[in-house]
Amino acid sequence: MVHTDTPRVRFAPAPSGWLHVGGARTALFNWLTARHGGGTFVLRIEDTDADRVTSESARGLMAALRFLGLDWDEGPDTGGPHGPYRQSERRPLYAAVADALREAGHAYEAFETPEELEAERRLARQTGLPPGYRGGHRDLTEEERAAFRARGRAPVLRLRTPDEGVASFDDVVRGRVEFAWADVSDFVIQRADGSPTYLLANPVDDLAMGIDTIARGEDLLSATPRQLLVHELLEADCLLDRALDHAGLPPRPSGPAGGSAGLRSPRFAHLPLLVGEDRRPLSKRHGSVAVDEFRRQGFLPEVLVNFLALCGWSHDGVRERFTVDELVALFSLDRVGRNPAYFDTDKLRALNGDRIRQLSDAELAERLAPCLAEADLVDSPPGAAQRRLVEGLAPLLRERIQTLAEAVPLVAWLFRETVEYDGRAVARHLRKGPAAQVLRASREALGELGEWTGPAILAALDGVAEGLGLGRGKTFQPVRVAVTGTAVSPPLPETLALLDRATVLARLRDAERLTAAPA
RNA sequence: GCCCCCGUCAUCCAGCGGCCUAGGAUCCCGGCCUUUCAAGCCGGCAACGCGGGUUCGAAUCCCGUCGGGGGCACCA
Repeated sequence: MVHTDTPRVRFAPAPSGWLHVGGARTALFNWLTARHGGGTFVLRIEDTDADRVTSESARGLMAALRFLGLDWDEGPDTGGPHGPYRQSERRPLYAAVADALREAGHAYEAFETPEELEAERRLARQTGLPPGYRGGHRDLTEEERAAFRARGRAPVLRLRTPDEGVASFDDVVRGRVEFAWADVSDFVIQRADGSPTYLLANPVDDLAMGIDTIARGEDLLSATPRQLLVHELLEADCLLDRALDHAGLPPRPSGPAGGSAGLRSPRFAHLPLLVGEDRRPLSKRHGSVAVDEFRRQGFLPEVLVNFLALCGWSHDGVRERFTVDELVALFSLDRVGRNPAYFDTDKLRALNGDRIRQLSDAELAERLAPCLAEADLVDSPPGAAQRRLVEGLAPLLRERIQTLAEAVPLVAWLFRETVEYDGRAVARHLRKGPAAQVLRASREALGELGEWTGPAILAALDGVAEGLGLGRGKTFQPVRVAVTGTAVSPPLPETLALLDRATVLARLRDAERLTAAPA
């Protein structure tokens, strides 16, 4: 082993403006690996494709990572000793590497147009041949290249792959994996416009930045041999070191292995794919897939982290509630499983509800406030009176919500001037039975009440029930519908105590007309 | 078509040759509690894809088979 004593890991997303939960899981596993080993977590933006926007679109991505608490030690905004951390700013390096690879004969110019290649692939598919590049321009002569150029064709650079032998590596989660080189066709490392492809930029930067562990999706498993090949070529003759120097970029971190020779390829851990309930890879069809959507729905970041950790990793198969600190302490990539991980939103909700029940009133109120503000129920930030109200609501809400957003319909009536009556609730609880008497008696009892507190209100309503010879159900429901407009609310007496008495009495009186209305 | 990966309750995870009449969680179904809704507590349902081996003994190892997924881009 020639790895450094503390891990250097990275999360290297293509910028897309938002963070997919799958990406978040990948980021988390890398982050946990870094934090567990007291190492360094690097954020690198892979924006080699000119068609995509850069600075702007990385913003949402970074905001989502921050929301989850996945902080990075080196990155586009924070900087660091091995930057820049945006591939679009490292073009000279890739160009230097590409040149060197070509000069050394490892890469060659290929002049086929995308259309020609597409036609070739179609043909291959029809004939049942593998669709990869057939190596048509592998050995063009200088004259042939000049001829293509003269016709105005710009070449891509392809890397020559071995014709025989096997590429093998030890994957942290899958064990030994082997590929026959004969099945790996020459691949493009530089586009016709001079930009590098992922297959070049990614391994170049991993080496240049001294990354020693790479956790990534299983979809990249079969790209690994090609990246290992690049690693190998970069190490040979100090090709990468010279290119870094040539591009004016900082030299790569030196491991404790010092001058000892040998390949310093990072170790790979290919994570099982995240799938939806239909067992297909998670996509937009499955509903929410963006971290930010889960944030808006009222999922707590520490719960998302806990849940995401469970997507592929397990500690002992029994315990599954972990704080972030516990995850940092216990996490290990070799406890990652090989089966697809089902992104089970039911389970996520259950975990979230559990966590909410652990929060103190003040903590829950704190978390609730932004959510209520987003629903326009309170100001952002809430005023002192609103804070008190939300904190008073916290204990009543705690056992009734799985996500913060679920609190909104439960308490909206407390914050609004007018009551919105639910037709079904009115029909069931106001139009039927002795609702009229109940409302009138309640209004009188509550009006005479000495103190406006939950217990006092409860006693008063019980008095009403007794006086009319009714059970609590028959009395509380009409009152509930009258005041809240719905048949479902947090416990009545305690909630009424949070509203001012005049409002409650007014609503009771207003509702009386509903009891008289014809069916 | 070729290559690679995967296969335990409905679902995820545990299991790494005997501790398994297979454990935990989510979902679902009962019951208790109850002012609605929840929460809580108690109980329940339910799995080693299939076929061959190896072994005294297999969910665990090997082979095959079937099934699922990923990849084979001038996308990452």
